[in-house]
Amino acid sequence: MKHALSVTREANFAAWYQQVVAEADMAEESGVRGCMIILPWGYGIWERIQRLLDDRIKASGHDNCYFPLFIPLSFFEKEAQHVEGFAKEMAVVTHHRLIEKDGALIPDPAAKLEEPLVVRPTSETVIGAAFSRWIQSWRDLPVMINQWANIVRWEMRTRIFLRTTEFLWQEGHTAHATEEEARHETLNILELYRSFVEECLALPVVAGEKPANERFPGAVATYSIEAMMQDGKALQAGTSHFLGTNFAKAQNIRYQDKEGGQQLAHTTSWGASTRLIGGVIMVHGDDDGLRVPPRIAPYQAVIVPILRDAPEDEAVLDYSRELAAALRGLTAMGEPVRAHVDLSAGRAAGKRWTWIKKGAPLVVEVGGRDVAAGAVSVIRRDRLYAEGGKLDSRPVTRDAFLASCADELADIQRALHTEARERLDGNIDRSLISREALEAFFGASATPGWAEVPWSRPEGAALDEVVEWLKRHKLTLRNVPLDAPPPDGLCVFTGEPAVERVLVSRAY
RNA sequence: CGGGGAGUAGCGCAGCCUGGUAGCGCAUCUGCUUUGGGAGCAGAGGGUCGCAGGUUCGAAUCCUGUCUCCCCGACCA
Repeated sequence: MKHALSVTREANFAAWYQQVVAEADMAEESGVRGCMIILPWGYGIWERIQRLLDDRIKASGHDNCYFPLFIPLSFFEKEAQHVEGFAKEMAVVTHHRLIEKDGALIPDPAAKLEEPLVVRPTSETVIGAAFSRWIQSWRDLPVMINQWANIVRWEMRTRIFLRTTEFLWQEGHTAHATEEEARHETLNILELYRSFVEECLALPVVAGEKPANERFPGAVATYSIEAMMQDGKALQAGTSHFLGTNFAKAQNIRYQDKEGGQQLAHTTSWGASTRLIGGVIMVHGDDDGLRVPPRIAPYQAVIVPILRDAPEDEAVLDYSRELAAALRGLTAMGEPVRAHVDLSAGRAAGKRWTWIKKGAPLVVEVGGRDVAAGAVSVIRRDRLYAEGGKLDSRPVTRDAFLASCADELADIQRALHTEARERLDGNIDRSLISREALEAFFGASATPGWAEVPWSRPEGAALDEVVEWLKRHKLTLRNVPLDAPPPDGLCVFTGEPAVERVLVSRAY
């Protein structure tokens, strides 16, 4: 069977990923280290993610706002662990003017900033400073806000969508009167992320708490959702942090309670980024390119008119436009169907493969024969090939297609999720009981999947030793699944009685 | 940030070792023939060889520096 891409997942997963990004017109390099140009198809997917996630964030009681891109350097000095975590990767603005010298532009020494400004690597500090002013009384709580923003982290090694110097995300920040309420918020958001990526991105994930070594700098507890890529590696797809009173202490976020006493607020923060797009590619992509889940597809049905430079072309175009209008009048998964007629120059066969590689859920071909017969030819992206390896372009009457389209889109959404869910469930081994068994498991194949093992929740030096050992084997602790069965026996790493179970895997 | 590889037309590459007027395929443009599984033929256009220095009569080619990308580490959403 001939596929649209020249590299298969099996042959070279990393090269395949990059080819999908390029061939599906998702993004391209910009010439600036680690920074990408997100192209219309990739950005359209991000806009769908934004809209669906934003609706849920708002529905759960949060309001959007916007904080500055620049954060005074001194803001980071207030929380020791936080600055330690981010110091190595911060972009810093030190001047506000350039002058010409020897034909080159250089920062004007006379225009040096009094205090350097950091390009935000995350906004806890600047939002905390605002919280400190906003929050005076128990009546001011809770504060629950979110912002959509760009972030800069000067990572050593970048990978398009997965780890870029600049990325787009939403970051939620809340402050609460009690620890209990803040912990509830942290877990509510974790569940919001879990249901969002499962329902909208069709990404099955495991939600759980991060071990201490993987905590966000300054957090008391960090939770994540972890998705399994087709090469068996884990991708952290969203995080939710309970910050306790760490940031409240550092930034003086206090309120007067009903009894007149001064109390520290309990804060949370949580984020999900354009990395999700990388996850969609690596979970749903195949050897013909991307497969976009219908709920986040910029176009769900793309109509490709088959034109022959003949007078009857006009009838094909009219038929196509009318079909698109009819599709837009339908409702699929609670929203109007997003239909598009590809009127670009080019041959039908080329357009067909363009949309297959981009992963449009339905590609609808309309030619003169279809117009005459009142029919269309439908390609479902999740089932490209029929028995025998032929492209499955299914002729169906126009009316039957309109009648089934909404259900079909929902079915594609479901099918992609089911396929990914089966892969995740089928590739978590829960039987390993020793370090040797772990070594054997992860050494056995190129795509071993994950292991869920008994865990005694070591801390300090004992945890460091485990992390060191894992690092030598290119392994990481992902999270302690919230819904894992109770542990039995001894911790695989420490030999002490297990108190919970932890996921171990290779990771992005 | 360390080790390795790479940067030549929109894309993919050859040329470099051994310095002497820039090549190939795809794509693009024009024409004709085609047209429901990525069309064929003919012709044409398009590149200060990543950037900056240096060596030389002469540099894509040799030397130095630098930027960007890919792979492997260390770092991380």
